[in-house]
Amino acid sequence: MFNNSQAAATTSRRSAGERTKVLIFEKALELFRNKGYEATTMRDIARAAKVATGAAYYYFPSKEAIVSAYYEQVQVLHAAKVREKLAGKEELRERLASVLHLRLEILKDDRKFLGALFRYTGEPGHPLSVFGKGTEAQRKQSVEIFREALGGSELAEEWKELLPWGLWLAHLAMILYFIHDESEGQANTHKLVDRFVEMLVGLGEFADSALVRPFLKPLQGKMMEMLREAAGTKQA
Amino acid sequence: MFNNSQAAATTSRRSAGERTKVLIFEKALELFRNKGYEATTMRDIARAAKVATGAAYYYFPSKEAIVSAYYEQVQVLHAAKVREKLAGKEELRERLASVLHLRLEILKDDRKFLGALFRYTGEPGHPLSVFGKGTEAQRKQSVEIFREALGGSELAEEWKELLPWGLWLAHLAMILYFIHDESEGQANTHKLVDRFVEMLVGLGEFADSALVRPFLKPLQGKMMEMLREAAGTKQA
DNA sequence: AAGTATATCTGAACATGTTCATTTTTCGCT
DNA sequence: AGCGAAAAATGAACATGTTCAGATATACTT
Repeated sequence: MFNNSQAAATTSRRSAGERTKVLIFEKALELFRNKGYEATTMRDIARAAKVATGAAYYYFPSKEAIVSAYYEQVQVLHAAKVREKLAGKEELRERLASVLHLRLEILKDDRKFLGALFRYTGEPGHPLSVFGKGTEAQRKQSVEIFREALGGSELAEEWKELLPWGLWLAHLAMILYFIHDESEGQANTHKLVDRFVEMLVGLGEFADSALVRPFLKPLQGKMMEMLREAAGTKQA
Repeated sequence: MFNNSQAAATTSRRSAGERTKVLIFEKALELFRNKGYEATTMRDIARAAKVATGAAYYYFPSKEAIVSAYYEQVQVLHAAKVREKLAGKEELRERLASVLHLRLEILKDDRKFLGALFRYTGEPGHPLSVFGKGTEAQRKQSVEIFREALGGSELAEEWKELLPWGLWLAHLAMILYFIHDESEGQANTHKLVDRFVEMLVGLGEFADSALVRPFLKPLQGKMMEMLREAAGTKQA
């Protein structure tokens, strides 16, 4: 997949193949952005990159795989931006909000084809299913970012495991909302993110207050059990 | 779409077209169940119903539309079963649980092709998008069932509007989980439903207790605002 | 019964994602 | 420079969802 840096350094340029792959990828995104995902044909993409139709399939196993590769790139970019932005911040509310807003920032021009990511959500066997085996690595990576965002917050051990996963799920929901959001600059989604984070933090503080903790215990148990079950990958 | 009952009574049988439509529909479901959605071809369906390929398109605008029609049928069946089952019951926990378990009951043999329902979740413009304009009627109908399930519970006015919609959303999540659930008889999904309902009812009682209500007020405000925003169909 | 409009149905043609046998290019090696 | 294997690329062929111009059947009117 990647050249080792040694080779890259000596030849001082990507291999021919790598260059074509990038070209196809970029032309594809350009077309997706301009005409939308559906309206863009694999033949269009190939033509734009000046290769034969089949060449695209030499580098990407399917049309959706291009969007998937795009999203992987988003992930990397996001991780970098998050690390940079969170460096100085301590406040949980701010940290969480940053992570989510940054994600939206990166996706802002690509709502037209983001929907392709969700196409196989309901088909566990498909290699591109959001919840499937085939996307496990990406998913883990994404969850990691949220774990980092939670950072130094003091949380019960159990929540430390579940919350990042829950946030990842919430982030999926956010993207879905984002796709449907026709407000100027998707302001509504950004507002929703702020509300959500405030609510979450408020909920945390509330649950932590000495006054209600005893009453909350049994409820929390049920909730935890439910989430743990839902989060589990495989069950008998 | 429907014969008026007068005509049906006098002719004592469905029109030829109606019969073909039903035949195509049933053969399609049979094939979906046996071979899965992807593996079933429109040509397969037509052949099984002994008509030409184009005939299927005379009755259903697309392959997914068949699944959509199936789900509409599920809705009707579910509404009937719910009304029957809830007749005697008063307890909220039991009512909610019944509604959800009944839905699963109806879907139990059809996990193989339920995924097709979610295919256009991320494409607002598509006529079959779960959150789109084209499915609004079905959505409303489904939300109605949950409103009925909530029945006589005393709820704040605002929750009366939002909760049924939230339950509909939860029910979508349930189906997604159900599709991925490989446990015997999808026992895990049923367990999850019970936990969820218990949690919900517990949460309600908790929020209602005189002790915590004052502390909860501001939180509830934020939450409500968030949900109301999220539930809104169109925004500037 | 004949005529006409409407409903139903046909099957070839089309568009597009995908596969694959084959050809061309690249690149390290001698 | 020349060779051979691996990589890259080709474009025709295929599968399948979908469309459509036309054929056939049904039902209603006179």
